[in-house]
Amino acid sequence: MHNEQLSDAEWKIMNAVWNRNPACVRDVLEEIEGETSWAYTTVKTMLSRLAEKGILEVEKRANTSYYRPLLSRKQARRAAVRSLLDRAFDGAFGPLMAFLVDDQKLSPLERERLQALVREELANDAKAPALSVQQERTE
Amino acid sequence: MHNEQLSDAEWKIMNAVWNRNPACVRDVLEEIEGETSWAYTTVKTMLSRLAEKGILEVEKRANTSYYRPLLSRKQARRAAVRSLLDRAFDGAFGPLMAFLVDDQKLSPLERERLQALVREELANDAKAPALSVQQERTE
DNA sequence: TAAGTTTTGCTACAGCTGTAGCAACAAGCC
DNA sequence: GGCTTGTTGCTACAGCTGTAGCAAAACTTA
Repeated sequence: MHNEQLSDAEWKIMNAVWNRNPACVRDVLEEIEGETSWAYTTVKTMLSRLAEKGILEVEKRANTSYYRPLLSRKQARRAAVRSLLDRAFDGAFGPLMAFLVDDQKLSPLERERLQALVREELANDAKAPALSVQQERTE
Repeated sequence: MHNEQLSDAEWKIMNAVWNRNPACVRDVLEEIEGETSWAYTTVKTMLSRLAEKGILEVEKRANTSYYRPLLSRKQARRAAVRSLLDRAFDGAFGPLMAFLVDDQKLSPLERERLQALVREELANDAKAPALSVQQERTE
């Protein structure tokens, strides 16, 4: 349904909207202040375009528009990961994992974290079947 | 040095060039045939632009240009992963791993593969120190 | 060496992206 | 009921992306 790939700037905006749900232009500006110094109108344009694309819905409360995600963070992440997989790793999961696991540029901390995480996951695994379906809101 | 983010089409081209190194337009066309049906000139334009950007170097042998990567597949992958991390996972490694490991949409096969892979990695780990530096060619 | 085949260099062009200005309108304050 | 301040809708515009055509140059082959 939502097959859109978010651009860099769109991710920034969407991250802000997911954090405050709903969000008006002012909210987004606050949320991303520090990371960027976009003009009010820039953010407004982005939000409108995202709404046009059907990624946000608009609700107007007394002259001010509030935007609400129609695409969950999880869905967006999934799409982004799939896209990375397809472009850069032959569409296969294994090579990505292999890359992540042995990329020398990961900090030792990251490696450790990964290992801990995976150890834990493997332990949990017996209890939590891989295929349970879970309903998902737009965060 | 090479901070370029490759676009979708650029990844297709680059994958072909990495596979045959060096590659001329004809080679790339062969390599990607099936995936796309780009015109000869389209591929030519892409290659030229990539060369302009300093991602490929050109060597001319009797009227035909051969392109050779100046950016390794590994470097490109690293950049792509970093970029995904930054856009979509707060720049942090943990959330990405967590996402990958428990995303319900992974096929059982992929989960299994991941688990096997990680098990193996963890086993190897004692022998292979995380910080060894390894020189890298442009594949 | 003329004709045919490839490759190149240049040009084009629509759509998307990042970035924002401006004028008009709404809402609250005094 | 104006003035001030925030918000909206429209417009703009340069640069990048995907896609390719075309003519000229280079190479091949008879």
